[in-house]
Amino acid sequence: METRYKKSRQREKMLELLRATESHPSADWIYERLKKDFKNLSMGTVYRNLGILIDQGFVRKIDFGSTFDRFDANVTRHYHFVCEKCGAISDVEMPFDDALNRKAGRVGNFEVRSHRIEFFGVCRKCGK
Amino acid sequence: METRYKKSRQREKMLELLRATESHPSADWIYERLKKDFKNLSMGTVYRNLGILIDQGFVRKIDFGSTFDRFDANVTRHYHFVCEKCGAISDVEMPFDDALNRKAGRVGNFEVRSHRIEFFGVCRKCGK
DNA sequence: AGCTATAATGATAATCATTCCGAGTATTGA
DNA sequence: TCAATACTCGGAATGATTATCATTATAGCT
Ligand SMILES: [Mn+2]
Ligand SMILES: [Mn+2]
Ligand SMILES: [Zn+2]
Ligand SMILES: [Zn+2]
Repeated sequence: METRYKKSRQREKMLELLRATESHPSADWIYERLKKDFKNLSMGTVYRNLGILIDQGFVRKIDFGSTFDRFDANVTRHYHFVCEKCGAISDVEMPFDDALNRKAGRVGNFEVRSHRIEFFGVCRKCGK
Repeated sequence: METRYKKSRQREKMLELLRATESHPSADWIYERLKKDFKNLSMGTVYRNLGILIDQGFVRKIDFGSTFDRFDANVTRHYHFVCEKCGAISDVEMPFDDALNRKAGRVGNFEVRSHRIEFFGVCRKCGK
């Protein structure tokens, strides 16, 4: 019952775009860029392929800090910083704390498998 | 130019509901409960008052782990656990790490003002 | 208690991101 | 070359949230 993916030029270009940026772009950003290569591109194609790339483990979805989702081709475990003024998201070069899951699990009625940390504040550009 | 709020029975009851639960409810949950007391209640009223309660510092918005927002009348700084199976959100009884903001700020081009941690896994109930 | 100013309400329309659908197209493997 | 089926575009549908507006409730006066 498992789905076998066929390759698509749209999806290949999408991954290429995502890997070339640090900006954690939105679906709309990707759509606008990709439209330069595929003038009849559809939004549905962008979302469908984002879903596939996530399923393949090449991309992660970022669903905080905004009203719309953003996407990240850096699939190593890392934390994020969100600028409260301009909305920019950047990676935080800080060691990932593996021990944290155990610490949280010890105090609660649940089995912790992963965690996420988001820092909020003002980026260099907005801080002037 | 500042807005002065008048009290409303709907908003008072909403805060009461939110303070009486640990479940981090959605706007819809609040709407259904509140409708028992106000049979002509409108969804707009729920959202408007949630906004006001947030503005007043009595409520926090939780915008991760789901397609819809959830709300928390526990405004002390604390971390959350999200069950990946049933979507339940619970507080994590773990000391808040004040030093973390500084640690993150040291490595990046930004001024960190706050942070958030979400743990993901399986809750006791879903874990069987 | 009346009067005035204005915040809050409920009904409904609008918005926005995302998902779904269906008829035609591209990719794959034999 | 051919059949199977994943992928495409375009548009419609969905779902959460926000905006609008005529009416109502609240608060501070006199
Ligand atoms: Mn990242
Ligand atoms: Mn909480
Ligand atoms: Zn900024
Ligand atoms: Zn659960």
